Amino acid sequence: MTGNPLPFSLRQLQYVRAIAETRNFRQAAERCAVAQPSLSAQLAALEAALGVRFFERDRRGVILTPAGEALLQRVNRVLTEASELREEAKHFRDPLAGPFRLGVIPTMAPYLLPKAVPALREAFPKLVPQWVEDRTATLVAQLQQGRLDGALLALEAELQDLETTTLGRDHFLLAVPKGHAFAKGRKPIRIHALEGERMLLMDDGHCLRHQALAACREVGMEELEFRATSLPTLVQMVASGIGVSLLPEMALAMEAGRASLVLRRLADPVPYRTVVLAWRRGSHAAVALKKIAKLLRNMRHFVQ
Amino acid sequence: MTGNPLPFSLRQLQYVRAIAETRNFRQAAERCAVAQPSLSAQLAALEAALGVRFFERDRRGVILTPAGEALLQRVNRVLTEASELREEAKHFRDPLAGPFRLGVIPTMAPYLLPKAVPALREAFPKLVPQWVEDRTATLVAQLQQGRLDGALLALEAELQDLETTTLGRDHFLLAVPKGHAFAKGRKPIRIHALEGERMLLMDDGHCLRHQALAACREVGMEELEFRATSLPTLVQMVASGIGVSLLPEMALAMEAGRASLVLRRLADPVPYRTVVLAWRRGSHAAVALKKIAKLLRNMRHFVQ
DNA sequence: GGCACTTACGATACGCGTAAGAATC
DNA sequence: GATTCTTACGCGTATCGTAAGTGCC
Repeated sequence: MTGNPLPFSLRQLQYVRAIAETRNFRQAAERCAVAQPSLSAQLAALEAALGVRFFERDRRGVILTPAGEALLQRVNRVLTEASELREEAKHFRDPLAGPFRLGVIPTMAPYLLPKAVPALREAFPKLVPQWVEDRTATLVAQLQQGRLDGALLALEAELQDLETTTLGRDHFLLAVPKGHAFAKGRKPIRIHALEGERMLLMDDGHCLRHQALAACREVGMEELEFRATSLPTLVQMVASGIGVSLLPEMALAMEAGRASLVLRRLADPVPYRTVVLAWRRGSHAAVALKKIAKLLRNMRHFVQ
Repeated sequence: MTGNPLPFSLRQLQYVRAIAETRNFRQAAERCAVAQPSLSAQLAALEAALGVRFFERDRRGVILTPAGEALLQRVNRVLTEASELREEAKHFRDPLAGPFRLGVIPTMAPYLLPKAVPALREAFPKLVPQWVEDRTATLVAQLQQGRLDGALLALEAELQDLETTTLGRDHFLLAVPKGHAFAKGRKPIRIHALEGERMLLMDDGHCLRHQALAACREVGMEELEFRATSLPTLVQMVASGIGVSLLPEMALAMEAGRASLVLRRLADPVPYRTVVLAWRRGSHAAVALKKIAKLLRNMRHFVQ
């Protein structure tokens, strides 16, 4: 607001508090670990600066003036706030402590978070992750603006000049409804075999959409009008027999249980997305994020 | 409490606030009226002291870290409290402003305060008098302890080494019930004429008791068992015909109206009490008290 | 080259401690 | 004389400003 320097120091306020509590300059000086004349001088300076006398000094001892009594309340409040500032700062010294804003794309969130959140809580109990689920472009923008500390993304997206560390590869599986031609058999299926299939894809803006399209770019397929905004919905559509789709492997554990859904492995070259943890170049959070990445890699949601 | 010096200064906190608000070191430095490198240095020192980075500095500009965002709240609270301390101190710079603890003895309070309180409010509107009514000895002790700034007393009491300024003399009148032998006539009555009268006095500890006794010390009188704890009560007793009493003149205006009471002047040497304003020697309040005394003298409650 | 922040460095000022002084008991 | 606060004075360091450096547009 004003920018004008305040006419007193925190040290001076500490002296006032010590004198008020001990009612004795010598003891107050001892408590503050300064020579008693230094304390006297600082009190004099403070009283001169404020134009107010805090104490009466006479033979009977040290007496608070009415002004001193009233201002002492304020002095204590300043010192209390300052002390709490110092204490709160301690909590932030540990990079793996305090609030930590993490983004995650919708095609990973439902599969990673159920395991990642408890794991993080156990490994870094002082960390308070605040998860934000949004599309890649939004997360990248928020990282750049400093509104996120890190984000779980798929590398194939445009990550501008973010720094990243790779968590692993997430292979794509073919998801078909029960009764579909591909629903029988165990051998990996070649991408080109999908020629002519009706493909279900994520909505625009979801990187998984582009990755799936890229994986099939040489295959002539029909894209259905429906575009899913969440992967579980997409899976549901496949199970309903509306079409087929590519599903990331990390979804397997959760989605494979559906009665009317069949998941088939794809033949080499198996398409995949690279899961990374990304952050703004030079972010203070880099240290913490690398440790978080290490933890997430050990969870083995995907191929290293 | 701790006495340990805080690892940062108010100035540094101001810099943080300025940077946070301007998001620009140069503008922040300008607002704080320092060279920009000085501000950089102080921020670096603060961040080192707290072990916490407040801002990310990069080409895109200045971004608050999560720690910085959280701690900024505290920073602002410290600065707000400090600023209010400075402002409140201003109110105490004027000796005739702020709370002012004033004692008054019970035999003056009901007669002086009804006029003195409004007069003080008008003359010194910023003064906030806090009146305490108690006996002389209690008030003197409280003055010595610094729990009172001044007190209205009668000089004839033992005022130890208090400083005083005289407000005036308060002559004693003779109060008798209607129908009493002295109730008729206009000439001043000689003290010795009271020989044999039944005298009503204040309770022990009230200086007026001792003053009345002193005035009559050569006169043989009967003291009644009843001892009043307030002057209006004493007057009421006199009016009831129980006995006679000496009444200070300042009570005249209020008490003379009673139908069954007659007040007679006393002959020379008229006994009196000296009304003073007293304060602890060397009290910061002396200046203000002298001005208050001047005001009270001008109210002409008593002979100068 | 211009802008923004950091680094380097010398000057000043502030807070400190020691020592002596003043007042009180 | 002991205790307590104030005054005097010299010292070290923190803070400041100027100027040069670095990185980015």
